[in-house]
Amino acid sequence: MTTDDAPVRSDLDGHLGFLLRLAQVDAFGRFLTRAAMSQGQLTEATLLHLLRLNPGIRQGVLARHLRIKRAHMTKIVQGLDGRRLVDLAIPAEDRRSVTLTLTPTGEAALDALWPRVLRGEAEVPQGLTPEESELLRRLLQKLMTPPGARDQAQDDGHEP
Amino acid sequence: MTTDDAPVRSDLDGHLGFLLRLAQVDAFGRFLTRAAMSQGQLTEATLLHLLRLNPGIRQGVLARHLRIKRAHMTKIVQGLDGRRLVDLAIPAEDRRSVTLTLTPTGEAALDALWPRVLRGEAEVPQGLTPEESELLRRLLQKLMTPPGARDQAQDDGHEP
DNA sequence: TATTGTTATACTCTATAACTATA
DNA sequence: TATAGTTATAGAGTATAACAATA
Repeated sequence: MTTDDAPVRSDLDGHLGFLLRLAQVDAFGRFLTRAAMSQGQLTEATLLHLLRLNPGIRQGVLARHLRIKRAHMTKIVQGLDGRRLVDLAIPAEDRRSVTLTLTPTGEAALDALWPRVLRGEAEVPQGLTPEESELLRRLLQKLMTPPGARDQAQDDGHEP
Repeated sequence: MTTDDAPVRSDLDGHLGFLLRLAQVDAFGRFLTRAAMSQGQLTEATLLHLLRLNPGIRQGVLARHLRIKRAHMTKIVQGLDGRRLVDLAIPAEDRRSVTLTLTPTGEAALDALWPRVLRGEAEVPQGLTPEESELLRRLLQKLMTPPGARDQAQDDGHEP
């Protein structure tokens, strides 16, 4: 009954990029199964969580932080706004931008979702000791491009 | 000119799942930029590479190995077949299955693509020493669900 | 001129489910 | 009954590019 599969000759796990991707897909699947939520719900929960920590943050700042494209962020925010989970405001200092704040409804939605996120999260370090898990965290953080060095590759690149 | 961004209060990098995802997206972007290829080309190159290592492999086995859904794999294979990069065959032992083999055209395509993949791959361990990179590889491998333990969560779940 | 956000399009990948043909 | 692959549809995310309002 187990799909044990013929062995596959592969050198891909010798490549950090492939391995990183496979491990992420693998862990992500475990996460969502355990949390019993869809990818969309997770994105939403994450956004609400960060809004609680950063009330009044600009949506573009949030997008860059989460590596979400601006165009996509617009649609996500429209969805949250349509369900009255966030309040939008246009700050006087820069009237091009949009700032976001949780509504009480948004707070409640977050309170309902976040425990499931934590449950899914607990499933991720499967097979690792706490020490290994911590070490992995440190290495991944070191792998990430520091904010500030990250600009052009992220969005746009206009040439009219 | 650098989008240096207001700092974002966040505890997400304390969660291995989030961090894994962000690091993967980050590294993947660097990979694709350096390799100068699209995500689709990378998927294709990876498939062709594994076909060279495993001539005559069944497409479903390949799909599970790469965490690609069966339905999606069908479309990818149709694309490769349409461009004559692979040959499809139905083995007598199990006439439900489809086995794949590289054509000479497929070999040539792989030879053209693979060096770019390696160039992208070299960009991934940015900021890590070779020792840290190797350690990260070992931890990620340990994090992955071993083949054999991975079945139901991967596909289907029928209840007619 | 550059930046913030919006709109729109196309493509990739995921998630399901129903279907066929084999086993 | 279960498995391998196919088809079809919906949702999520990416990649682009053009646009308006503002800086």
